[in-house]
Amino acid sequence: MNLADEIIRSRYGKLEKLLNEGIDPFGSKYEITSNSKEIKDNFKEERRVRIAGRIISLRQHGKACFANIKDSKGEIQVYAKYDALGEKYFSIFTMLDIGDFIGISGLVFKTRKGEITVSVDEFTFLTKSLHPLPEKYHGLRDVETRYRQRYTDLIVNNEVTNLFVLRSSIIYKIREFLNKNDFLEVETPMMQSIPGGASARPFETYHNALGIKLFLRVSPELYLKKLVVGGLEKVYELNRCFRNEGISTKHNPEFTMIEIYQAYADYSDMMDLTERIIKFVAKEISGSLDIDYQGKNIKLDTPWKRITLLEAIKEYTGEEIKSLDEIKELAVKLKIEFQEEENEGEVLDHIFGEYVEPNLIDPTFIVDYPAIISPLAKKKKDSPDWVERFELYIAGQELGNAYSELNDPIEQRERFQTQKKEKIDEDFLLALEYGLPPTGGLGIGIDRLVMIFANAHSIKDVILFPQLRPIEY
RNA sequence: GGGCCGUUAGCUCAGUAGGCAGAGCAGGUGACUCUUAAUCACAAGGUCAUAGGUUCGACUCCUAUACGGCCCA
Repeated sequence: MNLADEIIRSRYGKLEKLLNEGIDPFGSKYEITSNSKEIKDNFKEERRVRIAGRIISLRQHGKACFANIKDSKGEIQVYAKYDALGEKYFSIFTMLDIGDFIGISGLVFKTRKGEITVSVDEFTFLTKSLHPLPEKYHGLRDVETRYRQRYTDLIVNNEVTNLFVLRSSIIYKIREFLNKNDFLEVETPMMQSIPGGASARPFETYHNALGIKLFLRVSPELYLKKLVVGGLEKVYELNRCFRNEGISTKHNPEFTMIEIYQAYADYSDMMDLTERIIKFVAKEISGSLDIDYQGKNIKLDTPWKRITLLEAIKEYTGEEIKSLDEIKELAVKLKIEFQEEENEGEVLDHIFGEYVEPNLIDPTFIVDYPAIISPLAKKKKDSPDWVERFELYIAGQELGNAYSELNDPIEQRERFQTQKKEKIDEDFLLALEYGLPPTGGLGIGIDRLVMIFANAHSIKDVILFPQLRPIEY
């Protein structure tokens, strides 16, 4: 028998003993009156409290025993002694293992060393833990186990818990900002018969009753614009999207973004909105507009730089081009590889990714994109090869994408047709024919935003259960 | 998809020009009624990721595979 089995067998042994003592090792509801943090914040000697949590450390001392209990607010020490519990209950207390859940009723006091502690009068077994936890001092380091068994990561690595609390606050604050500004939160289909709104490979599924193929959404864009057609002038959806593409430190197959649409606005309004949202979140969660991210200092406070895509190319490659026709030539000169069938917009994007993107540390709006890679965006009045679109970059990463929405159904049909996509979304075109008011639309990557605020290197660190290849047991 | 790196006890990590597999924590037994990475004593715990190969002998060298990480596409 190996050691793991031995530890587990020993815990099953204790389970038996508890049952023999008439104690349910998997208890039920327990009324609490306080928690670890509140007890410390409002310290009062001899105050009676009831708390519950998981034992994360034990120090046995003969006829006394110290333990640390972890609950969602933090941890607190508890002190059990023979004199207070009597022989039977003290011996049951010493049967506790690290990992067990207990409920405790007792009086608050301070130890000689000054640590606020709960002296146990009574305790209730809530759940027996049958599996040993990772080591207390070094925690759980193995990244694979941390991702696969996030619950153990959360139990032993407090900074992981803090990170996901932070993630929740960021999302809460975004909602708060938008709701205060009269935006309506909506939900649109995740299963779509024609995947649209972004050029990404979708996941396919099948609906048995309807007998049709469906796709998990790559973007909620088309549905949200239909809602603006319907008169919902300011809408947003915090949405999970699914893209059947590679996995990297910046890509998870399912990821969270927010899309926001505002009628009668355009992309410059969306720039203002983007800046206001992110500054609001930064102030609310950290009180600062200065962020340290992976050794880089990011300044959110100064007005965010806005430069056109071609200006950015010029600034970082030193090469000036006047029209898209010169792009492939420039790519060859800059030794950027591309496929013959790729269009000028795609090639420009390669150059941008190589020369510009990594340098955009402070928030920067890259403005005006080629129409050929932006089929849903409104063309610029004076230059039909370009659209009113921007992307937001922070810390060398794309954080957001927005445009003045194309609301001309006739042009939209033509633009779809030049895309040579397999299927045109007639429902969407029909909606445009009813009339989409001039509208600004914006998408922000929530996972990447959280990465920046949490100083996380990999997107897997800000997703509770990142996608991994399943293991066979 | 390509390159590099990793996989040793439940956890965190050592290890050897190729020659009996090591520690701390956790777990077990005992001592201890204010400890806090508690302390002290004793005993236990291993398919060295998996499958092959080289060798008298492989955790160590080679090949393949699995899973993960980093970088690149």
